[in-house]
Order: sequence, then structure tokens, then C-alpha cells
Amino acid sequence: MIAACSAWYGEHGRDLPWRRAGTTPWGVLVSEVMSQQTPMSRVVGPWTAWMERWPTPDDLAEEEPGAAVAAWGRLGYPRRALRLHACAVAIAERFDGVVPSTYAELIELPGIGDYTAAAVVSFAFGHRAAVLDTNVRRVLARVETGVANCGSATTRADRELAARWLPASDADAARWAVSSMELGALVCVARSPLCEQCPISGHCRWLAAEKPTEGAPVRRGQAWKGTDRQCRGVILDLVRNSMAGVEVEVALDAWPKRHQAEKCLGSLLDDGLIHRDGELLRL
DNA sequence: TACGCGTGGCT
DNA sequence: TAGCCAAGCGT
Repeated sequence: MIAACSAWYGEHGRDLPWRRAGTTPWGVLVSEVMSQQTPMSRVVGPWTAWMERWPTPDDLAEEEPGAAVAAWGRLGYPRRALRLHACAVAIAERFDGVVPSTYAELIELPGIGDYTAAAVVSFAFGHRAAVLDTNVRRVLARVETGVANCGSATTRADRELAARWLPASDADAARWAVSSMELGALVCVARSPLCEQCPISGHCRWLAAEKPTEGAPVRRGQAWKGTDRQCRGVILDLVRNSMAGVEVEVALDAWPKRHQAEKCLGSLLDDGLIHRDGELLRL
């Protein structure tokens, strides 16, 4: 089944820029952080510009964090930009500017969690690691558990399942990681999966059971309208788009609820996403 | 474990 | 249209 998935990937895998020969571990790391909760199609442009501007961790570490936030643009979850900058600083200071190759070292870096550490180990260095993202969790939920979807959070059961599926050798494990993720991204998608195109459909318990929708864990949707997240997004977008800086009053007036705007501006300042210089706000 | 954290495309 | 969903992380 793993070989079938690998063969499918060889034919249908996307030609993403960070998959091309010659991409550095830093390039892989940046692509993974940018891809956290963000569709790949939106990452290609910002990643290309980012790597041209900051081709090594040292290059980014020498910059102000605000430059990273600005370059992040509208990728979303802008604290990732701040953490990626902090990650570059940590690599410069603790690893002499060389991206470490082990999970234990990577997991200690800012913005690098279980998934991203494993992804860098696997994609950048070709070593064995359980790369468990939402795509792989969904594929395993259907093929092995026989339910329609995985839950929104990674559970211990997910990790145990992924560990059982992980091939023994470095090369096979790395190939399984990239191909199973790609399968989840292109074929075994959350809504309306393309089972007729799936290379492992013959082994899928969910398909064999005629795709039951019962019994799968519930994914809770995120509220958006009127939330602090939306408010922060409005204020940050204002500051991001102003070279000269934004008056505090102007920023607060961009949101209908004054109290909430004040709270959110405060949190943006606390996070370090925005800086205050007198009455002016800048990145 | 559960929650807060952006943004935009798709159905 | 209003949700659903997307290569998660930190607390």
C-alpha cells in the first residue's frame, strides 16, 4: 500500500518550488512554517520572495522583526512571522547559522512544533520521522480506522497509528511522509474525496464500508465575525499598509467597538506585531 | 485537552 | 449565503 502511494506520488505529486533539487533546509523550514494552516497555493509567492530576500537564517536574523511581519503579507496568523524571525535568530546564535537536522534540536526552536520538526527532518534531511499533519491523519482515519474524518486536534491514538505505518528505513519513511500528505491534499480531501482516483482505495476500510458518516469525531468550526481575531486583523492590516505609520486614533476607529479595539491593539503591541512610537503605530 | 490565533477560496 | 476547510503552534 505504501509502494502504491509512492508510485502515485511520482506521477501526480505537485512541482512545488521547495520540492525542487537544491532547496536548502532553511528553504524547507520556511515553507513548512508558512504552510501551517495555510493552503499551499497561497504560499508559493511569499516563499519565493522571502527566500530571495533572506536566503539563509543569518540574513533574516540580522533584520528587524517588523520586516518579517511586513513580508508575511496576508498569509494569516502573523505571529508565525515573528516566530520565524525568532527561529532564525536562534539558529544563528545556537547553531552557528546551520539548520539543525534532528527532531530534538528542531522542536526547541520558536514556531517549530511536532509536525514542523518532523517535516524538516523528513523533507530537508531525508531521515525517518512521523510526519503527522491533518492530511495524514485524515488518510489514516479513513484507510485504517474506517471513519469519514479525523478530529481537529491530534490525539495519542493518531500518533500511535502513524507510528505503526511509518516504514523502517529513512528513504521509505521520507517517501511515505511526502506521498501520504500529498494524497490527503489532492485525493483524500475532507469534502468530496476522489476515491476513484485513489491508489490505495482497495485497502480503505471507510470505502469498503460504503463511506459511513457516523462515528467520526466532530470538527468544531472557528467563529470569525466580531471576534478579537477579526479585529486584530483589521488593525494590523491598517498598520501593515502604511509606510508612514498609523495614528492610534485612526487604528481604533477602524473597528466599531471601541473597547474591543483597545483590547486588541493592546494585545498586538504585547505580541510585538505592532510598535508604538508616540501616537504613531508601526510594524 | 481545549482554546485563541488570520485569511481567502470553495461549495 | 454561510459555513467549512487549509502541510499547526503555544499556552
